Amino acid sequence: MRPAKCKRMNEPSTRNPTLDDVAALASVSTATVSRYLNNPKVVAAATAERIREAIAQTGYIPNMLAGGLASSKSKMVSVLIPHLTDSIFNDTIQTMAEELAGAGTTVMLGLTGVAPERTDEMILAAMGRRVDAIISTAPLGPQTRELVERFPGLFIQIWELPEDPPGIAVGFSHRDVGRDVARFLQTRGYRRPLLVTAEGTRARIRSDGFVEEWQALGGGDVAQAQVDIPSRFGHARRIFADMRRMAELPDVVVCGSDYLAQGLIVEAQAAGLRVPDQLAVMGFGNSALAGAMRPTITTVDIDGSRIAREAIAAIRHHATGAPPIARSIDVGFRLIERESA
Amino acid sequence: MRPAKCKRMNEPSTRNPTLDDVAALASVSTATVSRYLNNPKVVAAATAERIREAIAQTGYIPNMLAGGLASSKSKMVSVLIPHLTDSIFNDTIQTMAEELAGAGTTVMLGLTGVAPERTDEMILAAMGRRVDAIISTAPLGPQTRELVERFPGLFIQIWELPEDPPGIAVGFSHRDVGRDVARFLQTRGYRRPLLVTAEGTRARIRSDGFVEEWQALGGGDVAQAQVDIPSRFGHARRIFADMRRMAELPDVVVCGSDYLAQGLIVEAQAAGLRVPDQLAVMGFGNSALAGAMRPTITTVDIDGSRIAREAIAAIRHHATGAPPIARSIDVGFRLIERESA
DNA sequence: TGAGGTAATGCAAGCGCTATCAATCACGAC
DNA sequence: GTCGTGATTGATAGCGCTTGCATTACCTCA
Repeated sequence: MRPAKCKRMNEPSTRNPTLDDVAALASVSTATVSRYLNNPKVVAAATAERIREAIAQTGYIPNMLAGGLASSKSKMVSVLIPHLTDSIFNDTIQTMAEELAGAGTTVMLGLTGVAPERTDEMILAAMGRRVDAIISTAPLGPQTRELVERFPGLFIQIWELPEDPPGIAVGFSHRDVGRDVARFLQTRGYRRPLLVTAEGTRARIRSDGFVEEWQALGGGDVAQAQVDIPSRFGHARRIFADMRRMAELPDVVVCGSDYLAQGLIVEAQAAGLRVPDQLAVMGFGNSALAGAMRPTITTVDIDGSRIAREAIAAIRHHATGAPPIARSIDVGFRLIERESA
Repeated sequence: MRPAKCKRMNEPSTRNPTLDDVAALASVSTATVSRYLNNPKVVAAATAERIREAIAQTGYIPNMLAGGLASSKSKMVSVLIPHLTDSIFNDTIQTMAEELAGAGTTVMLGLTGVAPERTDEMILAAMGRRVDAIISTAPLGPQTRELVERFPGLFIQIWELPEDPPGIAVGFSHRDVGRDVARFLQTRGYRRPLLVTAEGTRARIRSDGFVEEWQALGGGDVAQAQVDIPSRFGHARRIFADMRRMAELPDVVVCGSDYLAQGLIVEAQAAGLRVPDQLAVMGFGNSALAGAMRPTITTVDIDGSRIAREAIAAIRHHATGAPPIARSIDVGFRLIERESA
């Protein structure tokens, strides 16, 4: 299985060139080449030049598995999200992958789906690869939490701010989102809201916040409907049909995602309802379509890129060995008033 | 830096448990534990049981960096796509990540953006991590190709079928898509098409195929417009504005993506045009919104999941050491007639 | 009873790199 | 001249795992 070594051949063998090859060619020790690679400024200019040439000539590509093993730093980061298609987290991941790539770090993708045991599997896989950080959108059950406690790297929970996160958290308060939306809609004069949310901890917290504030402000009962995860266009048709069977039609539908909101708007319009006059619709996430549709969708904007950048800053900070600056970073949110509500 | 060893302590030290710890606890050699982990059926049942217990007791998590170094199999696959947000490739990646996770393989995400040199960087990063396969949507320039030629794993180009791929290709013929769309639209009686495409090799090939067939069938000139990558809702507004300034309005707009098509439909409707009577619109990709909007969007469906599954099958096959079955796997496409054209 | 298998395990040499420690060298200062 | 000082570099012991080969135990069949 192992390719035979051919130490004294001048011809480059089929085998991948290693540090030794480069070192030999540049007439230095492997240690120096390693130093050149990881911290160029400690090697003398002339030496660096020779090494550079040797690398070019051999076509050497560092073996990061070996490097990672020796240094116990893998330069990998695991990102855990439930799914990828039309996901609200895509901006975060996009920014994460882009910014980290500049620093030679790679993103490992972990799709946890809806089953919580998948999350554990993905965390195990990440720990097995000795990633420098795990960045997760998954709410942690007790078992997962125990696992995370043993993770030697930095654990970052994103898109929410739990009371007592293992590691650190970068996100915003879903309860506050719910509250702000409730206040906003009441100010606008709506009276009969329908909350359509996907199952899931975060959506639940938003709903709770909404109901709490709605009633505190003197609003009445709040109707609620559930959709499956992930919340997609397709669900809108069913929700709308169910809605028409309600004793009293809601005057505003608060959706768990812009996609759902858009689907509902389309259904409502197809049924001859004017949006927002006869039925208002509110989204969540401020996806690209929210601002481009007619009517434009009133929604809540989350700066997903900023979440990524804060997370990366935390990783960098952690890498220096310094104690974390904050356990919880609130990036806030913005209610965007547009036409649909 | 290295944590001190504490070989004869009974208490689990702070250090991560290793194979040695497990082996010692189970009173077997490390080799046997390794075998148990990688190929359980070669170890005796009783031994396996002891090992299982030892693993549970120590909380051992295999170090895949070490394993990968020793076996030169990293159980990682690099997936290269231009970007993530509203990407047409998301289904492919989703399926890829899900199916591979079941086999203990992890997806490394590489966002190549639009600059071709980023592709080289990402391939280098992948090779440095000794990934088992690189799966790329990026068209290869000569320099990249040279790099790929040195990649010892399997290189899979997806979402297109180049003449002479390095490694193998899983995709479909973009030229045929263009041709079929041209034929379809002519049959439907459209006469003045406008092609709106993002820059990029694949879009160009589709356009060329369209024009070729359109004119072969006796159609006249074909108007064309460009949008930036990635093609997004936002572009629709500008395209529509430009369109209205044309001497003669097109009767059908062929878009490079469903997102763009949707944006255009919204603009057209807002301007009082009936779709498809006064302006027909055709999309590409059959994204979730294409079937959910009103009017529903006529588009071309690509089975992104199937591309992923075929790619994975190829990787598995490659892993057995057998020579590839086919250099090129055509998953085809399907023109979906709906309401918008 | 012993030769010939087969199944299960152990031994130990790496995989390619990093990091510690020590060695070397040039250069002024004393 | 000698010695401290800082800048470079070399030698080398691992990092934790896999795997070819050797070994042992236990059968089967002549």
